[in-house]
Amino acid sequence: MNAEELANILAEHSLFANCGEAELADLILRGHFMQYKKGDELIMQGDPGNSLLILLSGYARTSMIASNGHEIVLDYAEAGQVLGEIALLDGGERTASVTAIEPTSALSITREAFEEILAKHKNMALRLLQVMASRIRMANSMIEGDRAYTSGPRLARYLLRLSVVGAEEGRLKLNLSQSELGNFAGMSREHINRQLSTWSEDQIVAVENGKVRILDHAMLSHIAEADS
Amino acid sequence: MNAEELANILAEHSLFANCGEAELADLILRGHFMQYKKGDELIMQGDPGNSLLILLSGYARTSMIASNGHEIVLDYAEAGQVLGEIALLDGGERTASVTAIEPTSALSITREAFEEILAKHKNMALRLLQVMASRIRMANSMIEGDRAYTSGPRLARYLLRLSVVGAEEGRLKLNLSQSELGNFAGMSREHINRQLSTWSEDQIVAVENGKVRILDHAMLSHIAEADS
DNA sequence: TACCAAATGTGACTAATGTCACCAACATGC
DNA sequence: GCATGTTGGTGACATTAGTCACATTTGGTA
Repeated sequence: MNAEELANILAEHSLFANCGEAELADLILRGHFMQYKKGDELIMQGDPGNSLLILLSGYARTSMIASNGHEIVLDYAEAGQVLGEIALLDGGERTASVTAIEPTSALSITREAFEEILAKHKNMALRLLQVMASRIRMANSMIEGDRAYTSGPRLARYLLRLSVVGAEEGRLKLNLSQSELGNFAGMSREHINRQLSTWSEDQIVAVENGKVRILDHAMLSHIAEADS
Repeated sequence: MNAEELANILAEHSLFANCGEAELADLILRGHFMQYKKGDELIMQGDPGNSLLILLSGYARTSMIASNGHEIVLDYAEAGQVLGEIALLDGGERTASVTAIEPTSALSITREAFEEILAKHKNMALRLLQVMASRIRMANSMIEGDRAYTSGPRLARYLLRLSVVGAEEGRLKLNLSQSELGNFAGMSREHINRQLSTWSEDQIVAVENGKVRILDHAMLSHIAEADS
């Protein structure tokens, strides 16, 4: 893959959309192109964090294993997203793993390169601050959901979060197994199954060969806000 | 309060400890000094976020009200902490309120001033990035706690989080009512009460005139890591 | 195609924790 | 010093969702 192709991919996505050419060029020059198969770990929990990744293609799951063995899925990342910036910034261990859930490529940037780029291109820091602000918002909203809502509204929220914005027939961005949905929404696989069955009867979602499709987006949003 | 006093207060605390004099001077010059009584709201959920606060003295509670009325306490802030940076950065609404829980003073900085300072002092952005990284870590660890642990270990974690680092006799930084502890740890007041009673019998904590004191720090840490 | 592993569906049971309904203790202000 | 509001203590009960134990289906591949 050459520099021009990389520049195109980067420019397509949010964070780098309004980067100047010089910034893009620097990123590409200083970054390493990485490729991963489905199931590969791009970042491993517990490792020292000396690099940052920019996802170029594919999807990856950010998850942590709690000390009692529970797997908690924090997010699913798509092309254009920055990964692993926290440990890079504060010098601590990686708190979560990132796993490719399909063939994936990324640009890897070392701390030295990152610091140089940051110093050279002032807007970069501001953009990164904004990315992190939105991460904190997302995390707070997960906490809110976990604390204040019962499983129904919570699952509704996570389904909505996975739903494609253009809402082409209510399909989800990712095809998650029920166990994985459980790890994402914080409920047991069995409970996910029962909830989906109920909603299926009520025509709120459809479950076809394991794939969830949202039929009644409005109703699901309503459930997501429910008092109980 | 004059500039020199402000500079001293700022310099005492984490984020600004290694600020140059020029940076401190700019902050003070461009900031507004604010004072609040106990119970005043420094930041109100839902407002547009056009300023950032640096707490100079006192303690404040960051909390959000979920749409079903639940109050969720996200953090307690002390002098030196930056507040309200998220909405300032991404231009969105404030997602949480910040309330003084004792008489409190703060430096308020507008977006324009903040952007100027950021542009002028490069290290500022990096420091802020680090602050935000640690916020994300904290939020992730709350999610982990909520998801993976039962109420016992969770309460233990929150008590430890409130415990003074120098551990002078295990006193807590703040004297929270049991309801407030509940909002912080995500459990009902009654359940907090029962849990504290049990631990009190086992000499893990002492409850004296409503104030919690940690007697057996090691045991509490052990509970905080427990499997169930 | 036949097999195996993984994913799904479902009933019965259990554990954890919230809710409700009190009463007691304490502090505060008049 | 009394009235009142807030906080703390505790029992009984309801509810939610997890766990366990299977049967069933699906999908991939030898």
